[in-house]
Amino acid sequence: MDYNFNEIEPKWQQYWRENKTYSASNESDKPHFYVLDMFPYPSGAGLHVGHPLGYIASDIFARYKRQQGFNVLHPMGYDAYGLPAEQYAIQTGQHPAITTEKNIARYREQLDKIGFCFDWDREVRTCDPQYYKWTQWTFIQLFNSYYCTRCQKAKPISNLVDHFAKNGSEGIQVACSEELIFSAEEWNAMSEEEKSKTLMNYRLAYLADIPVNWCPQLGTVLANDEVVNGLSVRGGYPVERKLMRQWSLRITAYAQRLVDGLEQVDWTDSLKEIQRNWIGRSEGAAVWFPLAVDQKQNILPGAMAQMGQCEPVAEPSFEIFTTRPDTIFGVTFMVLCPEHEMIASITTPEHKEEVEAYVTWAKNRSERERQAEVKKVSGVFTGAYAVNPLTNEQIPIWVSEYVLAGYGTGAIMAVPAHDSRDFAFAKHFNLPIRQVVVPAGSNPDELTDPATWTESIDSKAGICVNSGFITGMKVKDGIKAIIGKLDEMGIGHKTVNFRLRDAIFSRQRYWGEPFPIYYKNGIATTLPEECLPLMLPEVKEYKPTATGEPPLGNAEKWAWDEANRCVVETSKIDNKTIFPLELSTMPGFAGSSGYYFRYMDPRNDKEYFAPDVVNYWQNVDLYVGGAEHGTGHLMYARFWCKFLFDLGLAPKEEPFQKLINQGMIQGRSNFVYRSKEDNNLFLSKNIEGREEKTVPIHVDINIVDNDILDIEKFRQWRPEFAEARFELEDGKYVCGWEIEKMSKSMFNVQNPDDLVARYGADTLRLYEMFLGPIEQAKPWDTNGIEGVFRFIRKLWRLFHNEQNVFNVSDEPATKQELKVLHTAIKKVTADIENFSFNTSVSAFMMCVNDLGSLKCNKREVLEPLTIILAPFAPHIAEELYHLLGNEGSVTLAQFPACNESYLVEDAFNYPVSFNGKMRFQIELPLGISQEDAIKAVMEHESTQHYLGGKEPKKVIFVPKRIVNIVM
RNA sequence: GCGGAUAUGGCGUAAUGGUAGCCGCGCCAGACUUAGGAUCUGGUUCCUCACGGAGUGGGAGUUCGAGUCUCCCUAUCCGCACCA
Repeated sequence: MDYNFNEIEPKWQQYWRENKTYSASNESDKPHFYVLDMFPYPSGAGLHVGHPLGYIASDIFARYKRQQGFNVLHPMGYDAYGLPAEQYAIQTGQHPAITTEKNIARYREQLDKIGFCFDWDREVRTCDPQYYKWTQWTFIQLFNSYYCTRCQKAKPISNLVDHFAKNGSEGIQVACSEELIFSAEEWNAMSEEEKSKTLMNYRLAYLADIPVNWCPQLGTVLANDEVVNGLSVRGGYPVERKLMRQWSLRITAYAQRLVDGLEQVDWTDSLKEIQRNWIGRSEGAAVWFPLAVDQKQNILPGAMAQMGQCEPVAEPSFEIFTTRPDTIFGVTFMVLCPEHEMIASITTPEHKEEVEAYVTWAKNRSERERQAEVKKVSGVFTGAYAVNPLTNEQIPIWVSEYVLAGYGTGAIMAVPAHDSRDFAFAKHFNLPIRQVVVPAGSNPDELTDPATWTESIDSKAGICVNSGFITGMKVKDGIKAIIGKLDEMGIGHKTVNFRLRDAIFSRQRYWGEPFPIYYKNGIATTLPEECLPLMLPEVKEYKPTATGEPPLGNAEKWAWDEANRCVVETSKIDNKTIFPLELSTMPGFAGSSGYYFRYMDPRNDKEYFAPDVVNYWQNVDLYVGGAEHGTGHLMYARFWCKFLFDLGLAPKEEPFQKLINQGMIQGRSNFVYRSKEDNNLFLSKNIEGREEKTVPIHVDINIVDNDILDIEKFRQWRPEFAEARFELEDGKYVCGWEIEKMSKSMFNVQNPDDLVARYGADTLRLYEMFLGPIEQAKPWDTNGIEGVFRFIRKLWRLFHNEQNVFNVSDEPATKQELKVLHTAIKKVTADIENFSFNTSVSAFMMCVNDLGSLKCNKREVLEPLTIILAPFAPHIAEELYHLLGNEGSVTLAQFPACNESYLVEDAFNYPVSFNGKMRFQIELPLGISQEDAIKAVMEHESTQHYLGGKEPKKVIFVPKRIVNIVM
C-alpha cells in the first residue's frame, strides 16, 4: 500500500502526546485564544459520527490559530453526571461511577483515534470531587447573595441583613419572590427561623414551595427546559404540576442582563432569537383595579388585610399586567388564574360551590391535558366585580385556566375586542365586546358591531376610538398617554415582564452534586467553605427510599457534625450538634455552567481559578456545540458567568464570545425488501412491482456499501436470514434508503472507529467537513468518502514516484504552480475564518488536481501545502512535512500568507480553464470600456495563438478583468 | 398563532450583484490491466439527432446586469406557544 495511514496516524498521535505539542501555557507573551467544545455526556453507546463534527471544526480552528502564533487553549472533559448511568445503577446495582468511568475510557479511546489537539492535562469531569467542589462553592456564593436592582448587581446577603436591622424593608430595591413589607423592629423581633425564611425571599439560591414539574416515573423534578409538551425530555414520561419545597436559582433577577448581553456576543441571529423568546421580555403597564365598593360586605374577614398589601391603593385591589394599556377603555371583564390567592375571599356565597369545583378541577389537570386543550374555553364567574379605574365601570371578575399563575400577576384585564384569547372567552360566555381601536387605514367613523366579528383586532397598528382622552391617538401614543395618566393617579406604572422563570435546582436523584447544605433546626445552613467538597455518599440502593425520599435518604452516613466539621452516620442525628444533610442533588446543568472557567486552572485547589489566569484567558473566544442547548445550558452558563462577574471573579460578563452551532447529523437507514409471500425472498429495489410485493426491513448499514448489499454478510447477520434468496438487478442487490434519526434500533449508527479503521482519521476529518456547511443539519452518508480518500492518496503521490519512493524536487516553482498554491492559500485562509470548511476541502482537492496535472513535485509548492493542510489532515501533513526534511511539528509551523502577486498573471499568459470556452484573466486599466477591453484581448498574440485563426463564437467581457472567448 | 431559517443538476453542494452548477458522489465512454471495488483521460443541468432553446420553489420589483437585494405567495425544517 502506498499511503499507509495505519502506520502514520498512531505514530504522530504518539509524537504529539510525548512532546506535549498542544499543551497550553497560562503564562505567555503570545496572544491568547480559547477554543471550547461543549463537553459530552459519556453515554454507553459511545460516539457516533455526529459527535466529532463539531470537535473536528473546533480542532481545525484551534490548530489554525496555533499556526498563526496564538497560545491556544483547547481543552476537553466530560459532563459525567446524568440519568442513564443512574438508571443503569438502579437496574444492575452497579455504581454509576463505574459505568461512567468505563464510558469515559471508551470515549477517550474513540476521540484519540481522530487526532484531536486537546490539552488533556486540563481534563475535567463534573463528577470529580475536585471539580464539583467549585460547583458547590458557587452554590454557597449564590446562597449568600441577593440581587440589587438599583445597581443591577449581586451583593452579599449580609448587606441586606444590616439594612433590615436598621431600616426594615424600607427603601430596598431587590429581586425577590414576593414583596414583603416589615419594619426594623419587626425584623429584629423575628426568630432565627423567621429570619431565615424571610431571607429566602431574596437569596439568589433559595428554598421555596413552588409549583414544579414533577415526573413520577423518573421520581424527580425537572427544569422548564427539560420538559417538552408536558413530557420529560429524557424518557418522554408525563410530567405533572406539583407544589414542592425545592431549591431554585433566581435567574430571573438577571433577565434584563441576559437580554442585553446578547448584543455583545457573536452568535447567530436565530440562536439569539431563541434566547430572547425564552426570556420573553415584554413592556407594558401594571394597573390596580379596585374591588367594587358594594362588594366589600361579601369579603371574608382577614382577606382585607391580605389585600391591603396591594399598595399603593388603599382599597382592596387587583394588580394586573398588560402590554396594551391603551385598550383600558375596552375592558369588559377581568380574569384571575385558578391559583390566585384572592379567589376564595372575593367569591360570593352563591358562586362559592361552582368556583371551588372549577379551581379544584383546574389544579388537578396535568400539564399535558392543559396544553392539549389550549383552544378549549373554560371558566367560572366569581360573583364579584372590580372597578375600571379610568371609567369607574363595574366589571365582572372571572376565573379561568387561560390566565397563568406564573406570568405577570396571575390576573388580567380582559379586552375581548383586541385580544384573541379574551375574545374567545367573551364569545363562549356571552360577555360584552367593546371596540376601542380601529385598524390603520380604516375609517374611525364607520364601526361594525363587534358582536358580529369572528376574530379580534390584535394589531398594534391602529387608532384609538371610544377611549376618552386618548381617542384619535395612534396606539403607540395612546399607550404612553395612559401610562402617564395611571402614574399621575397613582394606580399604575410602566413595567417590564419576563417569561423566564427561576431555575429549579433540586433533583431527587443520586448521581449528581450534593448540596453543601444541612438543616440546623429546620434552617438551611451552608457548610463552611473550607469543608468542601462535600463528597457524594455511598448508598445501598439508588432508588428513592421506601418513604419516598430521594436516594440520598438511603445513605448510612449522611449527617453533618457541626462541632467536628465532618460527615457522620445518619443514625447520630441529635439536632443539637449533628444535623441532617440535604437529600436532593443538583441538576445536570450545575456542573456544566462553569466548566469553561475551570479548564483555565483545573488543578487549583485553593480557588475556582486564579485571578491572573482568568485575566489572561478572559473568556471563551470560540464555542462550538449543538443548538439544542439554546435555552438550557447556554442560558445557565451565561447566568453563572454574570454572577461570577458580579463577585469580581470573571473579567467578562459574557462567557462565550463567538458561538457556532454545528448541525445535527441524521442517520441514513438502508432497507431490504422482503417478499410478502416468501419470507426468504428479497427483491432488489428497482425490480418492477417490488413496492406492492414486499415489505421494507431495516438492514445494518455496515453490511451495505453505496446502497449495494453484501449478500454473504447479510446471510450471516441474523440467523433468520441465513437461507435468504435474492432477486437481483444487474447482478447486484440494491437497497432502499431513508433519512431517520441516528439510532441503534434502525441499524443506521455510523461509528467513527470503523471509518478510521478503513480510511484513516485524516479522511474521516476531511469528509465530515466536506459534507456541507457546518451549521446545517444533514444526513450522514458514507457514499462519497471515497472521493476524499482519493484526494489524500493523490496528495501522497505528489510527493512520491511510481515506485512509492519519496521524490521531491528543489527546482524553483513556475508561476503557474505558485498561482495554484497561492489560490489555495487564499481560499483556505478565508474559509477557515468564515468556518466554511466544506469549501476549503474543495479548494484542497482542486489544488491537488491542478498540481497533479502540472506534475508538480517542487518543494517550494509542496511544503507550504502541507502546512496549510495541517489543521484539516494533521497526520499526513506531519508525515509529509518530515519527509521534506523538516524538524518540529507541522501543526506549529507558521501558517503561510497568500502572496497576491502570484494571482495576477501576466496578461494572456495562458487560458485559465478550457471548458469549451477560454477564459483570460488580465489586468485592465480602471475605467476601460468594454469595446477597448475586448479589442485589446483579441489582438493579443497569445489569444491569436489559442484561436489558431478560427473565429470565436462569442466574446464576453465581464468586469473583474475577465474576458471569455467561446469557441 | 408568534418568531427564525431554508429552497440551485440524479445526490451532497459552490458561486465579494458580474460566464449558474466549482469540488465530490453517482453515472456514461475510453486507456492501462490476467483482474479490479486500483489508477488515469474525457463527458455528464434539462429539452433537442442537431441548430437552438429553457433554467436557481412561484409571482412582481430595483439594476446595464439578480441564485444573490426588496415585496408578496408556496413548501419544508427549527424554536416558542393561552406569556395578557
